[in-house]
Amino acid sequence: MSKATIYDVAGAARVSLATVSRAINNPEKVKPETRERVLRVIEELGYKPNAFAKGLASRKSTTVAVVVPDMSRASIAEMMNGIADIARVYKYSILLYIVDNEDNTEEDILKEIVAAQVDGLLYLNDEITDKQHDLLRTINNEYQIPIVLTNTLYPDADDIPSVSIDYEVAGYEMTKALINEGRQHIFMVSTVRKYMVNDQKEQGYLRAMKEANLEAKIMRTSGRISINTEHFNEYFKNHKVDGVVAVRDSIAVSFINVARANHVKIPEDISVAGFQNTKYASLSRPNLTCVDVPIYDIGAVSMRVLTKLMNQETVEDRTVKLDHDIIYRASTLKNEE
Amino acid sequence: MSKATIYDVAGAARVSLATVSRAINNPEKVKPETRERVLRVIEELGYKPNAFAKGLASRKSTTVAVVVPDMSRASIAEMMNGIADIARVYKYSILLYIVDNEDNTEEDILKEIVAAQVDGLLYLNDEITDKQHDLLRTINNEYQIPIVLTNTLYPDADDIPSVSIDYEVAGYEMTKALINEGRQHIFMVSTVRKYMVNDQKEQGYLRAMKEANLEAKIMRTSGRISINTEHFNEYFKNHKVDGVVAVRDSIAVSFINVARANHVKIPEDISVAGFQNTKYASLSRPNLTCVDVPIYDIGAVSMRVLTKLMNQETVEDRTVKLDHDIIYRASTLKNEE
DNA sequence: CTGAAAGCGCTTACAG
DNA sequence: CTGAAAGCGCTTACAG
Repeated sequence: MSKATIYDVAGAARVSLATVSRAINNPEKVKPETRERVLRVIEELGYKPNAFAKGLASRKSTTVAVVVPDMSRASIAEMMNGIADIARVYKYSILLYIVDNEDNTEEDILKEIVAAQVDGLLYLNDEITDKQHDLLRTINNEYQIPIVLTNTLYPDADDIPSVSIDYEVAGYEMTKALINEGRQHIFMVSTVRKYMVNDQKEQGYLRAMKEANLEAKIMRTSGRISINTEHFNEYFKNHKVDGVVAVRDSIAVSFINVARANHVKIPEDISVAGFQNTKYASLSRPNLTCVDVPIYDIGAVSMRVLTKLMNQETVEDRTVKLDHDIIYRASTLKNEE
Repeated sequence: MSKATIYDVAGAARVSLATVSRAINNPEKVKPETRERVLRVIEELGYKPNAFAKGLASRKSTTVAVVVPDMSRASIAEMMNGIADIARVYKYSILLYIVDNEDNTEEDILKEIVAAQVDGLLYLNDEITDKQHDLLRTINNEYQIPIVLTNTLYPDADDIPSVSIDYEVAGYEMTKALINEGRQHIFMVSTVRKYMVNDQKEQGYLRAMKEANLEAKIMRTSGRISINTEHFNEYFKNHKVDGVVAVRDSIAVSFINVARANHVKIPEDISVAGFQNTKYASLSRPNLTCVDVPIYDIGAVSMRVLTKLMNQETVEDRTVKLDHDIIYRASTLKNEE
C-alpha cells in the first residue's frame, strides 16, 4: 500500500520498467493493449512516479521557481493566482522563494534555485538592481534556465523577457484625465523608495504635465499610513493642490482621508486617483478613480510565456505589455459610477 | 563552469565522494583539515548538491508543501511570510499548491504532494471538510508525512496538530466589549458561506449575547462589496441596530460606508468592530476597532511546529492557540486612539 | 577518519 | 513495439 515503484507496476503488468515509463511519458510508442494494461495497473496500485528519480534521470523537474519579495503586497498575491492557474494547466509545480530585499541573501537564493534544478524562473520583484539583473542573466545563460520578469521592469534590456503593462502610458493617461478636468495643480504622490514601476508612472506624469505646460510636482512619501498622515497634513498647509495621482491605491485613500479631515471636499476641491484597483479603491469614500492593472493576467501570461520558453518554442514578443483601463469613480470629477 | 558534481569536488580535493558528502552533511565525522580542504574546493567550484540526487538517495527532500486556497486573501499572504521566514531558518524549500475549493482536484493535488516526496505539509485552507480531513489523515498515517493545520479549524480532532487563535473567545470578547458600552441590538455580520473560523466567531458572539440576556441576531452576507451594499441598506430599514461585529475587517468597513451614507453616525449611533486588523482597518474612516489576529505568527509557529514533527521531536501542545488582542479605535465608543 | 560499492527510482539511447 | 542496461548525482551502511 505504501509506495508503489515502477518495478511493482512492471511486475504486475508483466512488462519491463522501460515500457511502464513509456506508457506514461510517450504513450504513442506503446501498443494500445499494453498501454492500457499498464495504465490500469498504475491506477490500481495508486502509483505516482517518484519526482526525484524522475528529475534526476530526465534532468527536468517540471517545477518552476517563483521569486517574490514580501508576499503580503496585494498585487503579488493576485499575480500568484494567475501563475498557479496556468502552472496547473501545464502540470508545473511551484517552488516559492520569498526574498528579503534588505538582506543580501538573494545571491544564495538564486544559487539554491539552480541546485533545485527548476525548469524555469519567474521573477516578481519590481525593484531590480543591476546586480540582480546580472545574476539573472547568468542563470539564464550559464545554466540555460529560462526566466520571465513578471511585472518587473528593467529598461533598456530585453534579453530577459518580461510581462507587465505600460506604466508610463498609464501614468500619462491618468494625469491627462485630471488635466482635462481643468486641474492645474496636480501632484504625483510617489514613494520615497525608488521602484522602477513607480518611476515609470512618474515619467508618464511628467510628460503629461509638460505637454500641458503645467508645473510638475512630485511628492515622495512612505508606504506607511501613520507617516503619510503627518506628511500630507504639512503639505496641505504649504501647497496649492487640486489634483493628486498616487502611485498606489492605498496611498490615494490615505490622502483622501487626510484631505477630508482638513475639510477639503473630494472631488470638488481635489480630484484624487490611484493605481491598481485593489479592494481599497472600492472601500474608500468616495470610491477611488484608478488605473486598473490586470494583475492576475500579468501573472498568468508570464507563466504562459515561460512554458513556451521551457519548450523551446519561439516567443515572438519578448516584452509583453498588457492593456490597462482607467476606472472612473467618485473621487474625480469625471465619474462613471 | 556549468555544473560541478560531487565527483568534481572529490577529484579536486583528492578525497572520495563519500568524504565530500560527509563534509557537507556530517562535518563532525571528517577530520578538520580534510573538511576544510573540501569546503574550500566546494566554494571555489561553486558546488551545490543536486537536489534530486540528494532527495532520491536520502529519501528526504527538505521541502515542505504549503496548500492554500485563493492566494489573494490578505491573511493567507501574510501567513506565507511567516512560514517562509521560518522555513528559511531551517533550510526548507516551499512547494506551493493553490487549490480551488470549487474543483474536486484536491485529491489529485494531495497525491501529487505525496509523489513530490515532501517532508511535511502545511494546510492553510480554513474551510476543511470531513473528506479533506480524512485525506490528510491518510497522508499523515499511510505516508508518514507530518502535517500542521495553519489557522484551519477542525474541531473535535487533535490527531493533526494545528496552530491558530481561539476565535470563539475573540468573538466573545469583542461582543462583550460592545455590550459593555451599553449596546443592546448588536448584530454579528458573518458570511453566507460556512467557514469554520467564522463559525467559531459566531459561537463566541452567541455566548456573550446569551450571557447578557440579549437577543442574538446573525446576518449573513457575501464577501463581495457590491452585494453587501444592497443587503445592508435593506437591513437598515427593517432592523434596529446599535452595534455590529463583522467577521472580517472589509465587511465592517463596507458596513460603515453604507451606514454613513444613510446618515448614521459611527460610533455615536452604531459601534462597529471587525476582525484581523488589516490595512482596511486603518484606512477606513472612522478607523476600525478590531480583533488583532497575529497572522504572521500563526504562519511562523506552524512552520516551527512542523520542523519539530519532521525531526521526530515530541510536540507537547498539539493544538496551539496564540494570543490575540483587541485594538480599540474610533469606530466604537471605547476608543484608545 | 576514509574509501569502495550498493542502491535510491526513474529515463533513454541502443538493440532487436 | 519491447527489453536489457547504463547512467543521472547523491547517501550510507560496511569495511578497514
